[in-house]
Amino acid sequence: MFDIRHLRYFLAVAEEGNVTRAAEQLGLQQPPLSQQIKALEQELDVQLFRRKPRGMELTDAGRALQVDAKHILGHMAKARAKVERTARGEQGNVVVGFTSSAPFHPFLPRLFRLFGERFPHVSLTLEEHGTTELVEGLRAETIDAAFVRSPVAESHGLSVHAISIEPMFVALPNNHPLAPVPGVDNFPPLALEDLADEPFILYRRHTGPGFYDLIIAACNRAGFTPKIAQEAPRLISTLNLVAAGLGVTLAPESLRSLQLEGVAYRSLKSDPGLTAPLNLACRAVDHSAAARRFVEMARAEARATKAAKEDGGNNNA
Amino acid sequence: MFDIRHLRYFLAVAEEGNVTRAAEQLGLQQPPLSQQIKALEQELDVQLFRRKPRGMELTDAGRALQVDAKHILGHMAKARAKVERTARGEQGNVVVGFTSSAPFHPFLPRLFRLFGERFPHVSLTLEEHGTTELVEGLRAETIDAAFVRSPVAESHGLSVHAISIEPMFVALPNNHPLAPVPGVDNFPPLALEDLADEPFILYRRHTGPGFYDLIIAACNRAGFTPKIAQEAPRLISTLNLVAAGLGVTLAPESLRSLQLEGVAYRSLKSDPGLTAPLNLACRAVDHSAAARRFVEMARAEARATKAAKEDGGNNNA
DNA sequence: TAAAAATACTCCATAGGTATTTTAT
DNA sequence: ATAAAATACCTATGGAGTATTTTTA
Repeated sequence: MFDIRHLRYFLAVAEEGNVTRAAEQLGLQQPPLSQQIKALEQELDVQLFRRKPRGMELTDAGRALQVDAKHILGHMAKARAKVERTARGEQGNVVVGFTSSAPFHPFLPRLFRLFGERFPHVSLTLEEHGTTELVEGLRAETIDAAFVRSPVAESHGLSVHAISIEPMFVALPNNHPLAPVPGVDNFPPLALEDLADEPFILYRRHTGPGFYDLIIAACNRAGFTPKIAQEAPRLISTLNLVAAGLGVTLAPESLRSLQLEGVAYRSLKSDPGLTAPLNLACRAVDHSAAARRFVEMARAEARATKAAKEDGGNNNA
Repeated sequence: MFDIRHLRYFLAVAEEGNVTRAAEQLGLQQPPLSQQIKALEQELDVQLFRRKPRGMELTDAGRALQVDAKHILGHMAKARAKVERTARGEQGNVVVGFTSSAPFHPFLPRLFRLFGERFPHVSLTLEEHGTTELVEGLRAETIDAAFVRSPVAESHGLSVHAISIEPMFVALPNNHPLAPVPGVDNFPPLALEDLADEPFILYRRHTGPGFYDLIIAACNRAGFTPKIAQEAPRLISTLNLVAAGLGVTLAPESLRSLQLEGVAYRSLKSDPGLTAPLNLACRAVDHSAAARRFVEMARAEARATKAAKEDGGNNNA
């Protein structure tokens, strides 16, 4: 009843112009092939071939079908290949979410480039959101993987992979007494308690509590409760507010690459509790194969980066 | 083995999200449908659905297939419709040949317009050639139907249909003694013997002997052998040569609509042997359905035209 | 006469039906 | 407990094989 087999048989006969040879080519006998051709003609109620004593000749209707038959068979093959690629995670789309600060970390652009090279049939959709929305998006399956700063709880079907851990630095207004003097190097790292009396500008807690709480906790350990001058909706915005002289803030190392007018940077005395993690969160189950590929590659690349860094350290030592 | 039935079943389940309802919709029972879906998944070696306690949910691979499956099924339906239209002569291409003088006959543009309206899926390919090439083209099946002037022999598998019979007129150089004086009406028809001493310009015999021989024969009947000044490769060219003052010629009525600079027209005394037929030739067998439609319509339209003319004559009388 | 397609029949693989069990909430 | 899918088994349609006849240049 007009299925793919009919089209395959029809095409073979059309191209050979001869049922016997076509049957041979298809690996069957002449009579069943003749029958199938006849059945197809009856099904369509159309004469597809003119029977000549030395073979079969396409009618106009047959020629019309020949074109479409080729396309349809080609389309079937393509569809099949696409399904198989999709199942292997080599085709599809991955929605990658991230918080505002993540894309400044060199890991992200590198990973996006590598992934695009390795999986050219997979498109990446990039979306910036607050951590809270990212987690909701993961749950709602509108996002496949999300780069977040705070250590998202692994509960509720999410799994979290550590990508990188960065030290933090202090951002001060240019004209602040603690700011390094331009041209003079070698300012020693600040201790957190030096900032006890400064107004703090922090990333808004409800957009992503992890980062906020991390800083508060560190300050508490240093013996003071920071005075919150302002909360900002994006991590970069905190730097803008610093530039405006409204206070000081702490930010992950990779944001130092932003050379903002009016902002001075100083390192912090290292504190193992005060570091900015970069994590990749995803659903523990239910992810598409392409998303799985993405997370796999991210983890592998994170491991490779870490190994290279440690190796580099060893070589220097 | 990945045929159309699989795709139809797959789509039904994908859209219903439920094997039982999909089976109902397809007019079969649930178990065989479950089996076919499973067989498809095994054939492709891909998981297409996630089995949930309240139905089936597409995987990413399934979603990828869904898109293609729709296209393929649509393409199948279209192919089927196209084949059927082609067989009915409602789709395809008809190569229509004609000699240089034919398109000046109002029948041709009218027929082309009507045919285009009635058979919008049939394209017409128009080709101008000499009668000899047209007949060769019909034989070689590079042309499906040809408008010719001369009465082509019906032999050799060609059939010929009379479309119209036109009177002939005389074309003279402007300054010729027999030319009608501008502004003065009512010049009587010329007799052919009045042209006995004039140099004749004729359509080249080897391009289409019928027309040439027709004129020679008429002259002979009128008691003279025409002096051939020149032969021209197209019927219009003969008028151009008349304009250049090289001689006189005879042409079918419909060419009078060309108002050529330097050419004067006079009617001829009616001579039943000296008329310009317009014929449509085609292969007696082996024509495509679309070509058959074209010839049918041409004949019907010719009959209608003739009837209208005779009817008009009766009304006037 | 000969090459190719059509016909007649036989067989079996498999699509589809019925009855039942398994699964996951 | 329930809705839905999976499994087991049976039936029969029709695709494919073998042997033979028909067709037409």
